[in-house]
Amino acid sequence: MGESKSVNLTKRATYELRQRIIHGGLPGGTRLYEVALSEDLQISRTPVREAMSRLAEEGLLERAPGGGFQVRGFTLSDVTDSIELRGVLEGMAARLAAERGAEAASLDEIGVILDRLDSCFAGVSLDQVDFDRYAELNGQFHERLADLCGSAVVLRELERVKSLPFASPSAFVMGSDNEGGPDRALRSLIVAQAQHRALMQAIRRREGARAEAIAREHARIARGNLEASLVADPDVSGGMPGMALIVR
Amino acid sequence: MGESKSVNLTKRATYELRQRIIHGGLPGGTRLYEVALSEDLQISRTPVREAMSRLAEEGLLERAPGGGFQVRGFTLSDVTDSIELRGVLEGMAARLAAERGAEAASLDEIGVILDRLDSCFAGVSLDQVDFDRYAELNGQFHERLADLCGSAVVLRELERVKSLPFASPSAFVMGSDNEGGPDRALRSLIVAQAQHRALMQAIRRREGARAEAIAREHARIARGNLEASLVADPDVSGGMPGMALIVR
DNA sequence: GCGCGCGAATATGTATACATTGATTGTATA
DNA sequence: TATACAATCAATGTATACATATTCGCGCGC
Repeated sequence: MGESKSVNLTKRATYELRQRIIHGGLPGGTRLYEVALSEDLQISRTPVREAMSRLAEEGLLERAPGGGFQVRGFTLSDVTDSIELRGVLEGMAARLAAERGAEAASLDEIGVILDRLDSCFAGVSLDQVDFDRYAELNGQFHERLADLCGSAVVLRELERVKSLPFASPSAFVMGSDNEGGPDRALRSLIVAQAQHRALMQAIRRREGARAEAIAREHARIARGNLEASLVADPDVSGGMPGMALIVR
Repeated sequence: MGESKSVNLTKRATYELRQRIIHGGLPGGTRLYEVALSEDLQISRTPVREAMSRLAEEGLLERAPGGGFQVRGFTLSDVTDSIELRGVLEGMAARLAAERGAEAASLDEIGVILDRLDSCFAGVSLDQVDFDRYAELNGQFHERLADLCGSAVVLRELERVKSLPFASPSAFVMGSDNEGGPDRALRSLIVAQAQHRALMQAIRRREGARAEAIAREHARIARGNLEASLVADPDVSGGMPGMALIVR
């Protein structure tokens, strides 16, 4: 690796800080001191400050009373609420897409993604499911879905919520070893994909209320997967993305 | 007035910039140059930068590609979408409050606010309606409503959307001279207050779906008032809060 | 024993000089 | 005339010295 001098120091500091926060190096509630961080990162205060400011925009930090920043802490309720919130926003996007009508070209593109998603798990044995590829394509699907509504305002807020690691659509697309039942992961993929198809059908048919309801229920799969992984590993420290952010 | 040396320069710069943006001194899309702004405000680059960063968090600025900031521009669609988005989020808050149950004390407090709202326009002639007091109390009502759901995540995002001047709940509580019909303003107040009461009833009765639907429809009054004021003043330059933010 | 205030330590806030980057324009050459 | 390259300029990025504010502890007075 070495020192990647190619990018500027603000980006380096932002990346490094984000990593530490997400992976638990800086637990929720931790106060960040500019000087200490500067010395630690070997970067002057100015870019460090800038980085903290950006991470506050991102929602990982919050401004402390009386100046400075601290790591934002999330309770388990915050995590489930964030997932529910994503569902509500994706529901709004889906409803608007249905009500206002989506372009055929965009719908076709999403259809291609859905076919590829099928190929990740259809007709293969459990241990051959390509979870990584599924997560990638699933992310693409949700991105295109948000685009469909044609509203920059909705898109922006949705991006914002999804930027929280545990609220991302693919956060709890888990490998087959991380959960309760033996093939629970596979079954949740099958259900999710059925919802993807139903959602697109509803949008094509201009059934706004149905599209909204499906999008919401779809997000609740993530909530269910979260709860299942908590049963398997109650101290929450597991490898799930962003679980290190959880306090209490 | 003079120079209020009491607060720090970042806050001064933030306030001054926000004022200029909201009142149209800096139209949407305007690129903000640190040096020029510094000289103009007589404040060094550092606090100006900090101010821009905060206004970006607030949603009034956006980071320009390749560094720097520019004033965020809103189309008329963005405005209506923002109002709709507020409705969706308030709907979520209302639904969660109904489903999870709200504390009696909080419900009582809101009841007091509702009674006060009545006194702003009940039994007085049109030109005696206290629109300012109504707007203030209406803001309080919507704030308490958001609190009711008990979710910090939802509360936070709702605050964020409401911070856009034209998306605030009281943005289009207009005086009796600003709109189409003669007593349209009064009638919209009566309808809005009826929705306030119905919304609280739904929450008390744990009718989540109803509460959500009412909250959404309630936000659409603001949209209707916006459209009415556009009929009266199509070039959008009118005194409505934040209308100067609109481009095109 | 408790509260108040003062002062030192330590934090962030501010100004500014200097570095770097990226765009633009002008010029030389094919 | 078109293209490529280099110089210049104007913007943001970075470091750092200094200013101010906040906090915490200690001592004094009540």
